[in-house]
Amino acid sequence: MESAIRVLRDHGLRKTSIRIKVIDLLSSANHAVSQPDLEQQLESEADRVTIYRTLKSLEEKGVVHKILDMAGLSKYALCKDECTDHQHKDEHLHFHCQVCGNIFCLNIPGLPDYNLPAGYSIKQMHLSAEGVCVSCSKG
Amino acid sequence: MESAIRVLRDHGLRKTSIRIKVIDLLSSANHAVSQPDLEQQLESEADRVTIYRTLKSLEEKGVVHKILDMAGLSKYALCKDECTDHQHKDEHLHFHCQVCGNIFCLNIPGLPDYNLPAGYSIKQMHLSAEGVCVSCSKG
DNA sequence: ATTACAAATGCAACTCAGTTGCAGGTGCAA
DNA sequence: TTGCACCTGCAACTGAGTTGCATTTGTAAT
Ligand SMILES: [Zn+2]
Ligand SMILES: [Zn+2]
Ligand SMILES: [Zn+2]
Ligand SMILES: [Zn+2]
Repeated sequence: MESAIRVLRDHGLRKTSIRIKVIDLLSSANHAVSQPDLEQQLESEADRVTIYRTLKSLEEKGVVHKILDMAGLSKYALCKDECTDHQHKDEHLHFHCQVCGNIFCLNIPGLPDYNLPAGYSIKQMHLSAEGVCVSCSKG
Repeated sequence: MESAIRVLRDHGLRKTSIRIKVIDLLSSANHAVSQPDLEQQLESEADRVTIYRTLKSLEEKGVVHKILDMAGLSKYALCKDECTDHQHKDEHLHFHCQVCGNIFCLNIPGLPDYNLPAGYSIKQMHLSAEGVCVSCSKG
């Protein structure tokens, strides 16, 4: 994939073979992916610590965003909108499948405003859902 | 607090000194509490493993509900509505303070319906928010 | 092409939340 | 009071994520 190289250049990241492999794996998955997932798929092509640091760099530069699954495990998905350095603008819903455990990024119309008790100031809202995904419904 | 004993009886849990202490600590906090928090507050009054198992029992019987903080750490808060065995019905917003790190359970009017891509069936929705809490706004 | 430096990688060792197995202790109902 | 299921404490373990340091590699300037 040429696009991985373009993504790295556009976000001011050096082009390394591991970063390209990670971005390719993330873009070929239709769901969020964890470090252990990547470590297994990359077998002996990359050190486990390097994968952690790669994901951190990609997140900081706005290439991927982190989602916690129901067990607290960090999973990562490519940002669709053009996010930049520490300015993630991914306003979408994260769907957690109770069967396969996968997390899917789904588009939503837009979040409603909520009136909170005085004194609480909201910087960001997060909407998520639990249920059964398309693949698991068919099975 | 007598209420802790009543809570245990009402949810079919045996009355033990550690469970009473944990429930009292949770009810005196105005935010969600983690196992490490409890372990520190209980000092040498309870083994760390017992605290984990206590929280698990309380969650299973609908006394408390678990919330993950932004780092993936499990925190627990008392259920306000009357939840029962494995039937949590806490529909409220979890507010994560970016300053103190505390999580607050806040009431909300009710979640809107969302139209998702065909095939995804929703069992439960979760709404959360990040921002600055009351105490941290004043400071 | 060569050089030079910052940034990326690999390895080892570590931290810390959460789990499991088992022996001994406790709540509770009969 | 007795019995048994359930709870507790201890020890050992798992697995995600981090840190420090020496080595390698990407890139921009010469
Ligand atoms: Zn699924
Ligand atoms: Zn997403
Ligand atoms: Zn705060
Ligand atoms: Zn809550």
